[in-house]
Amino acid sequence: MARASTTSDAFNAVAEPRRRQILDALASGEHSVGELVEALHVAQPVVSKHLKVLRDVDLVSVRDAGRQRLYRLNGAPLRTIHDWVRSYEETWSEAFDRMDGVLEELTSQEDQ
Amino acid sequence: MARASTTSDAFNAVAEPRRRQILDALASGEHSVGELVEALHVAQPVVSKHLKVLRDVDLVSVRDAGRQRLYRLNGAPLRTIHDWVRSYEETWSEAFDRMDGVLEELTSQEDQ
DNA sequence: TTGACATATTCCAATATCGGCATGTATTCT
DNA sequence: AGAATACATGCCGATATTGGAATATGTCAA
Repeated sequence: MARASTTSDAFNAVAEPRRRQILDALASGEHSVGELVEALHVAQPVVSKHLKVLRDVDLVSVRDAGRQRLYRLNGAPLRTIHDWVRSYEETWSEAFDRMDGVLEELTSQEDQ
Repeated sequence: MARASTTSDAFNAVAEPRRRQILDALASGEHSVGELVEALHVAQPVVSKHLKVLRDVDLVSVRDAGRQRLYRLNGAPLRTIHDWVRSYEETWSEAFDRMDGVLEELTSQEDQ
């Protein structure tokens, strides 16, 4: 028995480059599926499927407008990712690096 | 011919829950594979495989220490994710919400 | 050298994912 | 009503991913 971990969360949704492209496109505002198809230069079903994944994790919301469906970005679920990544910020941030330097200095003074 | 997009980047590496667990465990400092196995309660080959993925995207570094290998976190690649997600912060941030409110107010005054 | 220990790698089965294609469904237009 | 438009969904094939089991590799200890 092998088990693949199916995690349909924001992390997973955003791991796919095309889905990030879609979110990037929606950053400028509401867009129809057709507009996204044109922007991404891919087939329409491909876009619709990725939009479904984004809907499932609530990264986008839809609104019916005649025969088109207008998608709108909802960044809220990204906060989870933001918060998680941010807890590692000290690993790369220069500000934290400088603070580490100060701390080391203090520590070495303590040792004397 | 169908093509699955194999993107071995930080986004992808971090999309896997167990790999986030490993990074979380390494946040407390250097750890051996055995320690990670114990912490995650999974089989050793599983940990080794995930560590390989993390190595490939440079999220961890290794150091030989006798017959064990000590892994250390390297958060630098997370910066890419941080920066991308951060550009959406206005979508959820209360500070930005308040700013939007002010802008709307100004706009409505303009309209008069 | 032999054996125990720590980790990596390989092979395998189950399942997930992605794109292409065809089709279904709803809406508008004539 | 019938045709056209806009989008969603289902099916399929190719490939990717994951965990399990076995095995390979490397290191230390007796």
